[in-house]
Amino acid sequence: MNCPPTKAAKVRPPLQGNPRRTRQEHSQEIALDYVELIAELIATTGAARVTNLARRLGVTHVTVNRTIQRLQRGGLVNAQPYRSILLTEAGRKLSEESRRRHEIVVEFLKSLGVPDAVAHLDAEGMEHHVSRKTLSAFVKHLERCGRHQPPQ
Amino acid sequence: MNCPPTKAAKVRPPLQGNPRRTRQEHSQEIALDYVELIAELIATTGAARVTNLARRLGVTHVTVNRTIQRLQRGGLVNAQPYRSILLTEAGRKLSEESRRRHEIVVEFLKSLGVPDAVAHLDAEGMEHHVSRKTLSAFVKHLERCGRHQPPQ
DNA sequence: CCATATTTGTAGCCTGTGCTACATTTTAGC
DNA sequence: GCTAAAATGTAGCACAGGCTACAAATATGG
Repeated sequence: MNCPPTKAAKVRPPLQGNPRRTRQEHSQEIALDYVELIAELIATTGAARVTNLARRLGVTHVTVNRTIQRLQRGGLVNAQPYRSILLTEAGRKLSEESRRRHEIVVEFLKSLGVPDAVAHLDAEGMEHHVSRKTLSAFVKHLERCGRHQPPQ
Repeated sequence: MNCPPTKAAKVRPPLQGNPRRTRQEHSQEIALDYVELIAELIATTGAARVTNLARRLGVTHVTVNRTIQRLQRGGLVNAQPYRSILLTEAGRKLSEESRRRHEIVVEFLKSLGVPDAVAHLDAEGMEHHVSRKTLSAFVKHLERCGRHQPPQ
């Protein structure tokens, strides 16, 4: 494997700048949404089927299928044809972190007086962009303010 | 089945479910990042050049180029080869909304005790997922807690 | 137990974002 | 003014996420 002259892979510069770029983050967000939902479906209905996921995610079963394949390559799920999708240990762990984070964000928003439905919707988008530090600031705020104070 | 099997465009069902799906949102987020940055570069340096954008976004100039083409198709920017990129009226408007939103989120996070650097970083990811209602809850919180310098 | 409905899988297309490699145009220096 | 460097543009590849159309497996109801 001495580098064939063809390409040489050109050492890429550290790629500093805004780390949020790198499309990869987007697919990681999607992965989290999937494992979170798979865990939920298993918990509530006993199984995570492709069609269920598709309906819940608002995409076709084809999209789900391919994403599941990717997650399997990444070692997050364990899927066999025509069977319910299972989470690996890694997937389960990830789903729990994700769920915890999700719930904190929801609670936090509600504590600000954001209506339930909106809180859930926004949390879904925000949760993947909340750093550890910000998350703990949310927790601290929740502790300070006791619980959720209704709007008005 | 006299329906001509060829194409028929099949009326797509409403595609309810989680509206956050629909990959399109992702490219919309990127569009906002671009117009926001273009506005900033014009404001601070007088011009928005491809290379500048690329450096700031942490991607290659090629990626910037193609995205700019897409934004131009969408009527947000006005670009001529080898010239500085200009915002259209629509682009300017969008960039201002985006900036305002961004600043509110940053101020809000800071008011919770999140360190400046983290606040900026997280805001960049979060800002695209904060609904109007949540945003106004942020504003209300800022007002309640004093340190509000409303980003006009 | 078989016919049909539902679910799941596969093929193939499009778009968007990322890249490298290379071509072209501007800009700077001499 | 001309040459070299920098900036910009173009071609073409890879991958992810979206889709429709169609095929195959599984479930369900006579």
